[in-house]
Amino acid sequence: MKLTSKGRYAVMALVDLARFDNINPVSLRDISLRQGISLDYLEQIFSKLKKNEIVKSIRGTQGGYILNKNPNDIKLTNIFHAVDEKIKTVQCKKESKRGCNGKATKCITHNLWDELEIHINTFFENKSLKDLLNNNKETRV
Amino acid sequence: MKLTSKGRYAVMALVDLARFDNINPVSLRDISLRQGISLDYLEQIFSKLKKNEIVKSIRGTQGGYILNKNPNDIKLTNIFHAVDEKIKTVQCKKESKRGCNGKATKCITHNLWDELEIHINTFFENKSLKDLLNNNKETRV
DNA sequence: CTAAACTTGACCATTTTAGTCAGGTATGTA
DNA sequence: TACATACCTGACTAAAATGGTCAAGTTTAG
Repeated sequence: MKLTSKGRYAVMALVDLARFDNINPVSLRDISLRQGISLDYLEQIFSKLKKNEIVKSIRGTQGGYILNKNPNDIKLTNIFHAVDEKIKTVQCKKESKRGCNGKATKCITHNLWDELEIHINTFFENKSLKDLLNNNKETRV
Repeated sequence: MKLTSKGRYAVMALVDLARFDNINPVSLRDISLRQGISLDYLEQIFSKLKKNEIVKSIRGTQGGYILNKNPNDIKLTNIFHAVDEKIKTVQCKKESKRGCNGKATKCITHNLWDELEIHINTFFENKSLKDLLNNNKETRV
């Protein structure tokens, strides 16, 4: 299973970006300061988000990034996929043509992980950036 | 998020064990051969399963392990917990007294991970070893 | 008494993670 | 046109996690 802080940072950064209503580009430097994420790391992440057409970049002074779609159309699945977070559960060995235990059969637990994967993916497919904007304002501890 | 092959091996081994109907102890050597898991690694795993009272051990020749509970009462949550697989999603930094971004607030995505965690845990709390026995026989690829 | 099987703990190679660093290139503004 | 700002790219790396191995036992059935 892979779901690490790269995915979390991507979501945090996009929520931050979405707050600025898609009008003025937001610089990574600003996001870095507000969210406490290293600038260099953000650049890696946004490079991928751009390749996947989730954001657009505007170069030069006063440049930055803006969303490339409506927050309602950006599902969390899309974001994780973009930054290479596979919502894959445990892999049963290199599952090419053969089964996952080397034999020609699926391992006992194979179906279980398939089910789990579907369960989690469903969760993320039903969450959009818009949902996060509405429900998850920063809250006092 | 932590859900690796240690957890998967634990489940595989227990399903294997459960097949023998709780009557004759099953040696780790047999499980190792049938499931293709290293014997030494199995020993680490079963040591933890025993501490958590999921299995009982019987020493000496003809010894081995047997289940300590009814398969219906062994939920996957219990198994993962035993082998230290935290069904925890991304951690928002060391979340002691302070918020997850160093400030006194929760980070934007905090609630999201909480929700996900509940979502996944629910899945595992509703699955028992018995369910796996019924539904997940080895199947041809 | 001895072989089979459990028990414990140290150790380790490889991979992944979470970044840093260094050098670019593009462009709005003065 | 200079220059600061911001994007862009790729190489590199320290630390942690993973998935084990290895060694040296102890216990007990037969």
